[in-house]
Amino acid sequence: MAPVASRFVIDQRLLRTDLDAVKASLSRRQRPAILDEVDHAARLDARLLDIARERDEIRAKVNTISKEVGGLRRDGKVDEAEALQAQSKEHGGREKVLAAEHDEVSQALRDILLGIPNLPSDATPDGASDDDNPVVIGPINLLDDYPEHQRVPHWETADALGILDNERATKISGAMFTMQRGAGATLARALCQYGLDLNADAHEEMRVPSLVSTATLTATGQLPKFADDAYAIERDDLWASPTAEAPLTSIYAGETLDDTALPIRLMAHSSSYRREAGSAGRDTRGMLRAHEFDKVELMAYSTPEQAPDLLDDMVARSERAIAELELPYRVIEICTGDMGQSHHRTFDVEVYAPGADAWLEVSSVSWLGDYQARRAAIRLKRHDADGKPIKGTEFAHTLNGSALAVPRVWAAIIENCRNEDGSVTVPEVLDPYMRGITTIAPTA
RNA sequence: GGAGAGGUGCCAGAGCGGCCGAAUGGGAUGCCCUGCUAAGGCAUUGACCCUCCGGGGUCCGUGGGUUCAAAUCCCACCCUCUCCGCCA
Repeated sequence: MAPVASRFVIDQRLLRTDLDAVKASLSRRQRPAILDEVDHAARLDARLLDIARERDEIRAKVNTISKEVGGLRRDGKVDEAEALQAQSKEHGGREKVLAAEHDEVSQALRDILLGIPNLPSDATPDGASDDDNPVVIGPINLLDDYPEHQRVPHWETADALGILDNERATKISGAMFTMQRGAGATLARALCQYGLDLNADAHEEMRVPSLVSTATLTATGQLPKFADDAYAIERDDLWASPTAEAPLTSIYAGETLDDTALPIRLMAHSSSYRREAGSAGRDTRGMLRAHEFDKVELMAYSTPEQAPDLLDDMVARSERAIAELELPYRVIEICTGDMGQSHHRTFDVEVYAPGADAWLEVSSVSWLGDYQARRAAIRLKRHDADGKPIKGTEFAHTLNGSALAVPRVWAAIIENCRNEDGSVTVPEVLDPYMRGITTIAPTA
């Protein structure tokens, strides 16, 4: 199947029919520069329409004339045909100029539209930064006071237990790569299996490619704006996927989905690759931030009507993964000023790490509206009550979220489950995956 | 990586530079006929954009070119299949 060029971003028609509403909605993201871009886009869009109208008129003339020429030639009326041909050629010249202009303007418009973020949901709380993100669930399992033996950073504990060897990971690949060994590696793998098993009741397991095309990363919104955050393999025009969200969302790119088949719910365990440009030197110790990490991602394609319930369900699933590990956590909702470019509404699950004394983001669950579906050209075909297809299509909605991001949960377990003697008790729900290891103690 | 074949509508599959948005068959849907599930007849059956709602434009893998006119000719690229090579 040919790669699908992304053609749509936010609904271009809204720029014409309801520009003020678009600007009112986007102003809630509290970044004034966006509004200027919207205005610019609206101007270009209006110009584009004018050009297209004129170009189409000329094309209509050329089409008509060409048909006449064909008829005349068949009848052997060569002179008349040639006169018409000359006329058509003139039109052709003007058409070419207009077509070039159209291409130029539409490219410019596309470039701007690709950078304009999604409209926030009406339900998304207003706010300027992460300080304004309200806590909507919890804190749960949080102790009033943490004993000394839990106030140890996970990298110190892991080092003592011999389950983390970042020094050698650095030797192999460079700074900010991690390597778990022994029971640490087993624990990391166990978390993946646990995350998958927990959601297998509703989500189909996929094993997706780790290297993805430019079109794929553009569809989910990583490109063109955040190219510096991803690893590029230029020789082959591929990118190391920064999240399984990208390949999962492009599975149905360019396809039209029946509403009767929705929702489609998928999940994938994958490695994720991030350059962390701009974060060099931050969280360099332990497992909090790395260029490569594993996670289990949930993803859903839905109708607009199904999306809100699916969002709730996916947040509940992310929450449950942490709750059953008996880790302290809370769920926050992301406010308009802090929400990612593609997102319509977002919830984060955060786990408390007593050693680092910090809330760590371990999951982010988002409803994307039709933002990604437009970019990826994922259409929705509706059917009436009798099951007959309704003429025309619209765009599907997409949702995604991490069911379980390994490194930070791993770190939270090492810190929260540390015993006085320095060993770590593995949460019970991981028993089926730990090959009999219930406690991680020093091997020496 | 090398050699060959091919990419057309929901599927299969034809297509001479103009009468091709596209034959034909299948499928699906509707109606008719037939006293039952068989057979038959007729009709409908893609999407996108613009619209002064009359209509106009675009799409035959993708991008470019030639031409008054391109599914059809030329160039590049992508993808699929078969064989060989190489491998996990």
